[in-house]
Amino acid sequence: MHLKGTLSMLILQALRDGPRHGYRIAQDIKALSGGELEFGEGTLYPALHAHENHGLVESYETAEGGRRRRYYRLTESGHRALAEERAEWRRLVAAVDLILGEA
Amino acid sequence: MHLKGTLSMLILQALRDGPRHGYRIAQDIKALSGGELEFGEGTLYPALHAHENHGLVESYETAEGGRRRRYYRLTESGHRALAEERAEWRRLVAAVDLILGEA
DNA sequence: TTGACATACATCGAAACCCGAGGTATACAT
DNA sequence: ATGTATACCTCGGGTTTCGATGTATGTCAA
Repeated sequence: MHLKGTLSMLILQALRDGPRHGYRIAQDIKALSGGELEFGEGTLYPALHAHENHGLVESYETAEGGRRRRYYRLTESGHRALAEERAEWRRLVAAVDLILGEA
Repeated sequence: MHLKGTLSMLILQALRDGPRHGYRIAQDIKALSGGELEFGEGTLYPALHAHENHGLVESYETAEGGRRRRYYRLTESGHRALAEERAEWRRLVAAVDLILGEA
């Protein structure tokens, strides 16, 4: 697995259609990518907490069936950051394709 | 600049059409990408030396007009590594596009 | 001829990013 | 009772990248 710095963007994107808890975010990304994009919890949670520290996501705790879950939700700032990261990603891919001769 | 782990592949690709010296590799990548892919020498040389340590490139020194230059050349192993990294990059882009809904 | 700028090599420390291992706890099925 | 999946988290370390710094030569204009 080489996420190549896309993890931050992937997490924001996963939250675009509504709040999710951490474990679920990782599951969704894995499923949507056909198993290609997979990462452990030692990767997930620190990234999520960093997003929260930067004000890109907010979280709240629930107890569903006695099991604690922390849900994350995109902030306005997070929506903007996602748009920027997507644009930057597109620019990178286009530039790399030029080098690889696949433009 | 966010090379997102593509630097290794970009360097190998730049050497595909024949030996180049370090400074020239960086220039070529910058020019070919329309200025998008740019990185400093503190990024370039360590990456080049790592490739050499891993046997992906070989180097030899020349003196052109009294100025010393170290040329790098792809090894067989380097050609294989490039093919693998290109394939992996394509898989990553495809997977990320699935997540972003741009497939 | 002096100074600025590009070329060309390199190392160092720090920051950022990512991973694997480990720890805790609950729910559910066997 | 044991295992498996869910769900949270931290910690240490490895890799990647960046910025600053150092050295030296070639070229061109003031």
